[in-house]
Amino acid sequence: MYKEYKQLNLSQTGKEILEFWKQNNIFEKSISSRPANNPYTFYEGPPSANGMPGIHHVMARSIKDIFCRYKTLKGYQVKRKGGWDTHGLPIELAVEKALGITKDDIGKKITVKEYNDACRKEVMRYTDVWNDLTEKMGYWVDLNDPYITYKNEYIESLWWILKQLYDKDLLYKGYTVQPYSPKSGTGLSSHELNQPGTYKMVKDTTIVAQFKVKRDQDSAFLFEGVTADLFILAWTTTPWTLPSNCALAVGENITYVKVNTFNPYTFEPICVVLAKDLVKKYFKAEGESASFEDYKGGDKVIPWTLLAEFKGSQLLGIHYEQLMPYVTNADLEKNAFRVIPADFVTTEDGTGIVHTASVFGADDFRACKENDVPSVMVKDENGKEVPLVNKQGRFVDEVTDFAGYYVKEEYYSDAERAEKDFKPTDVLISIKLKTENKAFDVKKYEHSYPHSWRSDEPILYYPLDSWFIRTTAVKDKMVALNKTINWKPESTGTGRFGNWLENLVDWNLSRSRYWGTPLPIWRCDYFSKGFQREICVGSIEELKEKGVYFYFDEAKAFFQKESVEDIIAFLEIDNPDQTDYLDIEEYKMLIDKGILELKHFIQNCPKRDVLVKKYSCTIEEYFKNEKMGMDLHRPYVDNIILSKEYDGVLQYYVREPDLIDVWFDSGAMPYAQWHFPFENKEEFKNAYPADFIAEGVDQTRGWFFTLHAIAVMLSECSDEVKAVNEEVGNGGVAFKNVISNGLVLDKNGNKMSKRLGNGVDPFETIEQFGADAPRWYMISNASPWDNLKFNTEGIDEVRRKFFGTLYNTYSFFVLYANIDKFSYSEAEIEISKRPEIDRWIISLLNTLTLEVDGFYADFEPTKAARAIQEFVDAHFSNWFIRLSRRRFWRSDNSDDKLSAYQTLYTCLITISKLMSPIAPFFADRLYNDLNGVTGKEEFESVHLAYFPTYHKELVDTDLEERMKLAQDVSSLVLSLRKKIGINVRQPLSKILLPILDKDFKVHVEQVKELILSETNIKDIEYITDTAGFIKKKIKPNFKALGQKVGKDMKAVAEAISNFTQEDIAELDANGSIGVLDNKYLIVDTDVDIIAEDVPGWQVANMGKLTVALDVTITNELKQEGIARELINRIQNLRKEKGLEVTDKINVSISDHPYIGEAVKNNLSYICAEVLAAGIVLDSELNEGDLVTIDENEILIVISKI
RNA sequence: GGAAAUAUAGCUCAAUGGUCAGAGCAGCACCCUUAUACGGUGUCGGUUAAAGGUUCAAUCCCUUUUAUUUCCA
Repeated sequence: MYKEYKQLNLSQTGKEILEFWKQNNIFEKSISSRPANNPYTFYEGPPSANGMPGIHHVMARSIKDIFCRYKTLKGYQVKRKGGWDTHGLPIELAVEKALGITKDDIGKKITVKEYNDACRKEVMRYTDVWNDLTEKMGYWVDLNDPYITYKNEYIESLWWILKQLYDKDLLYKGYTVQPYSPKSGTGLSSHELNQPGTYKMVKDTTIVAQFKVKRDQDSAFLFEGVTADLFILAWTTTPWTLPSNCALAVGENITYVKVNTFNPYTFEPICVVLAKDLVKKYFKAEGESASFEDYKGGDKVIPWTLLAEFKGSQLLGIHYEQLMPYVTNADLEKNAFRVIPADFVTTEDGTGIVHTASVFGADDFRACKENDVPSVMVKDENGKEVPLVNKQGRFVDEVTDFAGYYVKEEYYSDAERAEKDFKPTDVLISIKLKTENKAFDVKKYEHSYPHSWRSDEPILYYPLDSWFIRTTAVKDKMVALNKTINWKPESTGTGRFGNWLENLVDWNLSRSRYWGTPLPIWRCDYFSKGFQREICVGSIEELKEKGVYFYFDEAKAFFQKESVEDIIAFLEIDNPDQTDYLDIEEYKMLIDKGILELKHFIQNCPKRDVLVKKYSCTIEEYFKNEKMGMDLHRPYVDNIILSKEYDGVLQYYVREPDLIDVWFDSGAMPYAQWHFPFENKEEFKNAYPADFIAEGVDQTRGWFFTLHAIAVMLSECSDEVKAVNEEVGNGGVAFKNVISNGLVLDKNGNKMSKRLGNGVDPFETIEQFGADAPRWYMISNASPWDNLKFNTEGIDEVRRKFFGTLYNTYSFFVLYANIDKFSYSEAEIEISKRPEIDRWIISLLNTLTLEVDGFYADFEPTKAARAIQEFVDAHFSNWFIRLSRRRFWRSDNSDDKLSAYQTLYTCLITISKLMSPIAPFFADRLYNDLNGVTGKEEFESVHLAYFPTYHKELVDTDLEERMKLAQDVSSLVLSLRKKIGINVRQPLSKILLPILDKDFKVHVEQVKELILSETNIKDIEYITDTAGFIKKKIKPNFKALGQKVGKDMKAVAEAISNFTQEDIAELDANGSIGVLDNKYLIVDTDVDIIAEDVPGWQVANMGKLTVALDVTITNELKQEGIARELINRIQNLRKEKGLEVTDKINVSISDHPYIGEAVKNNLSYICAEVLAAGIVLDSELNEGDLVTIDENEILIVISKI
């Protein structure tokens, strides 16, 4: 017996199927049942488990799940290793919030160890919730053995990768301009800059400076008609950056002008260049007409006159004299102090020309780099290049006039600022420039400027050390390989991602945080030349071998406690000199201040060897002593020092304190998830590269990028990876196909956010609807890469329309299959021997199979879902089953009935497979409810079955066409019935079909019976136009005509539309007719001719199809109509009284003249329809149910026999 | 500021270089059904965001603009 259900309950179904999967390990079997040598690789982008999952995760994971399940159906072994992203800022911030601390407190109020322990706990906080969702939504991913990015093994793989890059010089330390707080001596992250209260209004001294143009070939055109010195004007709100000026930036499309005037401070005649739009800002209108000859220094109105205008692009390359020539060199003279283009230049403020100091602005830095402009730098005592402002925020000595001056007023103490003669540096610079004829305009200007939220003083944009990955070195390969990746949608790959690759800059890897993968680089700064100053550690083994754990705190405590003499003795210094004492003294002082760094401690200590020896142990010993496992995180790794012998002397290396960007963690997952290359080399090879990945479009420059970048770089610089690539035939990508899905918005198109409270709880949704309906809704509603406006009503619609319909088709099948004990045990009836309608639905089913297969293969799940939905609803349920119902009622066991069962069953089981990737629960229920009874297939679950095979030979397009014809004719007839008000129960004698081509009649004849029964018509007649009374309509076929007549289309179309019935007849007869005085010969393929009307008949048209209906109702037809009405009433009563469809009945009805005769004349028909043994016409009947037929009331009594 | 996507009926989405731009939902009216208010028939609803251009012909191709969203500065 097939299972019967009272009603569709997707939520319940979901729970039961979930339990079934668990009990029977269906997921495991879906992998183990597929051959290992036929892998399909999917990479799970690791979610971070420190936040609750939202409904958008259901979307993203449904997409992943669909293709994994699909590929399983296609026979691939699809392993899906889960993963967790466990490092990074969000976790640190969550911990800081929970503990009520800030980043500054780490290492003070709380130790790094305690802090990182808290992070480790925090990061897996919602794991259970995530696992629960994963399970409930039916996302199959291996949660038992996930990769976790904070594990030692994972980090070791990262280190290995970094070493590969390092060895090929793709990892380097360089500069980047970052917000920097001189007082706290640290950089600020962009997140810190986004804290409220950071931006404050301040009044700064601003200068429009005059940059004197050098006269040479490039600038010659500018000097035309110029008699005075020629200057370019540039504005700055940070005068202290002027000594570092190295370029002037213009907008290439901005219009600039040349103006003759006088300097307002020196009164010298000058000619200046600035943006045309800003002229009125600096020059008074009355000055334009003022006389140059009459001008005297100090006059309020300064004369000026416009000389010429030109585009920014013309100014490019022009050299000017350095404004404040404190520091220069040959390189600067040649390549700096010139005009460069920049896209950030506007004419909103200033002069439309931007003073550019490469080291003090991120935009400046980038613009200078792009244009190969060197920076104005000096060498410090270590020979290292540093900017003109030091880390305390003071000018260096080379800036002689201002050496040691703080660049920002706020950095001075209050006392200093209160002194009478105190002047801010910006003002001093202004004064100097004014006297040198270099300042055009000096003003106070109020604007908002970021402040450090720690110390409340203005920040500097300052170049800081950072570690970079030289991604630019492999840019071309990354661009080229990107073109081999199949992006869905394509535009994300070519546009968003492609453009990003085209403008690639080196990857800034450094993060000054605590909870993350430590940068495995140890440095020794002791010698400056001729010495290998860095060690990049590529494995734990290497670390243990070269490194020792140094008990820094204990050593400090010792130095603190003991006297200098004792320490000298401890260090076994036999003949201490004065510096040794001083060094130890300094240590003690620095320890007191709490600022002694390990680096300094080790590298400057006399007799370092002794110190290290006495206060260190092997790494293994350390962790053993601590009674804990090895941990590569801070703070442990910070206290590991490496040593290497050089010329017989041991040198010590201290780790660079940076962590690496968490994106590197996830981008390295193809390797690190397997602990490659230390373990699992086979697993890695079998799962590289990914065939398919999917994440949100916001990952384009995140995970998608880091995966790609790391893969391409390793394909260049790792022999192991190269070998694998060669073996698996990979050009160097990490993934071959990628879907970047859009966002899930609320139903009004707003972003879901906690603040607005418009988020949708995935658990509630699944509890209410099960997982299938939301999944189907999200997939079928819009393509994954479009944003989805999530509306719960939409889920309900999907439930009713799609799942409801499908459920009903199953219920229908079960209702009769259980009665007839159909279990598919009979031999298969050959398809060719089945009736027209069976062959038709089988044909469509095969077409559908092919289509859906193609859509899945093409990563178009939406099209797949829509095709399935359309098939189920329009064809399967509302045509095939609707028209086949009577075949199941028949009591005999004919071949026709068997054929109907077999066909229906095949459709259902096939649908269950086709839909299973998207709606895994319902599909499995459907499959097992059917297959569990018939045992036709040996699979326990639809997810272990194989994708249906497409049988080309079963597709009959002719048949599909004529069934379409039947549907259209039926639709037209029903439409006509509606129009004239004759309902379907009233039989009518015939319809009339005009024949327009030869095949038409043959086609209709084959589906004639279906049309007749569907529309309750007795016969179809055909007429040809030879009868002459069909009115025809002719329409031009524009596509065909377009090529032929071109520009004359309008006239030709007009002529054709004006054809008379005779013209049409002539065209029909001759096959052609001339138009526009026979300029063109119109043949029958140039036009569409339809029969528009049959005079005297009720006529309806649809495209080329025309149907005429005979509305005459004879007495006989009327009686049959009454009989049908009666049948309908009796059937309703049967249902009302809860009779089974197989119950036989006796019927008595009151003898009414209107009804009686109709009953007598159609007695056997009525009895057969309602399963009545007989019908008694009883004029005495005074009880029973009152029914109305055509306003005649009668009583009916039915009784079960 | 840059890049990308989207814009079609009240809502969610289709379609096409060709002359009636379609479905579904929602609303209204009627109808059918021993699988099911599932559906059917009709009705209501559109300057295909705006403006230009290419073309015999543009909702579709091109340009500009506007709006929304995302990513990056």
